Parts: sequence; structure tokens; C-alpha cells
Amino acid sequence: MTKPITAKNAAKQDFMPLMRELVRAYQAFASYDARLHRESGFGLTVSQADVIFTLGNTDGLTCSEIGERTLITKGTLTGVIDRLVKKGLVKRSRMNHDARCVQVSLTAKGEKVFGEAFPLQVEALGARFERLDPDVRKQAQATLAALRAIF
Amino acid sequence: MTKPITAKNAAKQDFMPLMRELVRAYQAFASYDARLHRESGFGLTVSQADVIFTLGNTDGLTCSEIGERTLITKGTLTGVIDRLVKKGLVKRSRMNHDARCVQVSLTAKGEKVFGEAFPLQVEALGARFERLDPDVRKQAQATLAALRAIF
DNA sequence: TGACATTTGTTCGTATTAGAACTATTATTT
DNA sequence: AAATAATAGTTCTAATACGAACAAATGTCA
Repeated sequence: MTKPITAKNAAKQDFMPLMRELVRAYQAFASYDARLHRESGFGLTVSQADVIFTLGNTDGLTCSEIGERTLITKGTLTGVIDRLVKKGLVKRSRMNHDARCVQVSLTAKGEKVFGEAFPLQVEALGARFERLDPDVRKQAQATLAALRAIF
Repeated sequence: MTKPITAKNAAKQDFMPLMRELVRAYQAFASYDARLHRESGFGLTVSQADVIFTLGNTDGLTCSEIGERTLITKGTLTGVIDRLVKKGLVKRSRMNHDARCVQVSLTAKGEKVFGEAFPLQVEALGARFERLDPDVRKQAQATLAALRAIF
């Protein structure tokens, strides 16, 4: 016989601390990631950098492919790419065999930014993750995968 | 002798899968949470519900206190509270002993929404988290705390 | 007390963010 | 082939989201 959930006892549910930790862990990471981008001097927002980094070492991707990898919704993606085009870092081109798709790829300038910014970002983030023991990292990855799977 | 990080090998760094899982696990949770709020019929956004749920069972909190608990930036919070005031769910009042602070508290209508919406949300989220074994949940919580601590 | 630093919340500008409606194009079915 | 469905992007609206600049109030220190 489990007790019914009320406004009074809801906050004390068993899973609440876990939920809070998930949010806070992500937030801590996201804030640091954003700060790195802000202070790196490349003038990229997190989303813009995400797209640039996704397009790197690639012959170009469609908007939907970029969306799948970056988890950016298509409606949002249009605006992000608009601004990257305006900055001259990315270009759009219609595909021949399917005129619905738009191929997005890095310009020479975009390649240059990718080549410089990506390693720096990975370096800085990696330094933080390496504070965890390799086995803890392994553990964390498995745990997060399980967590993701319940939704 | 560790290899230098280049644009070519950066994506293959050891910690990248873990980072990706963190983002995806959070995203999965956040999407589900948002969907629940959208379909609950209370007409609250995630941020608005977050504030309402934080104010519940409380005699009112200052904006900075709300910000600490919800992780909403103060600049954003002003707008969120504005809209909650407009909906009649929340009220602002200056504090006597410190005229800088604004005490935010639920109205009767806000209490009612809290009393109904909060248990439902907790119930639905709890059902998902309970798909994990109790020991896995314990594990996950500790892991996320460690993850948070590196940033 | 007076100068200065802190804290609190608002305002502002720019950039997401999500979903819904829409257009154009391609695929499928009858 | 004509009708219909499905897919890819764009556009639109409302609401975050964040840092920076700001004003008001409080705290600190000389």
C-alpha cells in the first residue's frame, strides 16, 4: 500500500534528489561550456559552435542531420545557420537529387575557425573530465545511458 | 607523452561519449518534463511551473532565493514572475527590513494550481524514475554529484 | 558621517528555444 | 497519372536565456 502523492509530500519523493542532480550536473557543464566559448574570442554562441563543430571533418550535412546530432530543433536551426551564413562561416546549397534538402557546409573561413576553436574547446573540457578516474567516467557514461533510456 | 589535440583527433577524445550522454540524458528528461507541462492543461511553461513549485509550501521567497533554487538567472526571472503575476498566480511585495528585496509568494489561485499540478507532475516523473532499480538510482545520484563537482 | 563597495532587482539587446502553420518537393497509393 | 501522404526547411509567435548596464538600497570602512 503506497501512499498517494500530495502537494505536501511530493517534494519528498525518493527520486527528487536524483532529478535535481541531473539538472545541476548538466547546468554546471553547460555554464562552463558557455563561458569557454564566450571567453575564447571566436564570437560563437554555444549553438553556433555546436553546428560548426558538427560540420567539421565533414563534406557537409543537411539541416535534419545537423539537428539530429546537435539536438537543435529545425525551427531554431534555421536561425542559427542564418547567423553563421551572415558571419561567412557556413554556406547553404540545394541538393540536386532532392531539392527539399539543404546541404550546409563550412566555408574556408569556417574551416579555419573549426580548426582553431575545436581543439581548444576539447582541450579545456577534457581537462575537467579528466579530474574523474577513468573507471568513474565509464560508470558515469553507463549510468547516464540508463537514465536517458527511461524517458 | 600525450598526443596534442588537433581538429582531426579532438572528436575521438576519451571523454566525448560521456559528455554526449550527459547532454542527451538531460535533454531526454527536459523534453519529457516539458511535454508533461504542455499536456497537463495548466498552461504553465517549464520555468513558470518551476517557480510555482518552488514557492509551494513556503511563506514566500525573494527573487534571489528563487533563482538559487531554480537556476533561473535573475534577468530571466523578472520576466517569468511578470507573467505569473499577470496570470494571478503570484504576487510581489517589498520587504520592510530590506527594501531591495522583493518577496514573491503564491496567491490563493497560485496555491490551488500548485496543489493540483505539483502532485501530478511528480507522479508522472516518478513513474519514469522508478523504472530504475533503487540501487541504480543511488548510484546515478552519486555519479551526477561527482560530475557536477568537476565544473 | 562620508566615500565606496555590495547586493537586489529591473531593463535592455541579442540569441536561442519549442511548437505550429506553411511551402515546396518527393514518395506512395489508388 | 491523379490524389494523397510524407519529408525538409522556412516562417511565425511566445517565452526563455544570459550578460551587461543600471538604479535603489544597504553594508563597510576610513
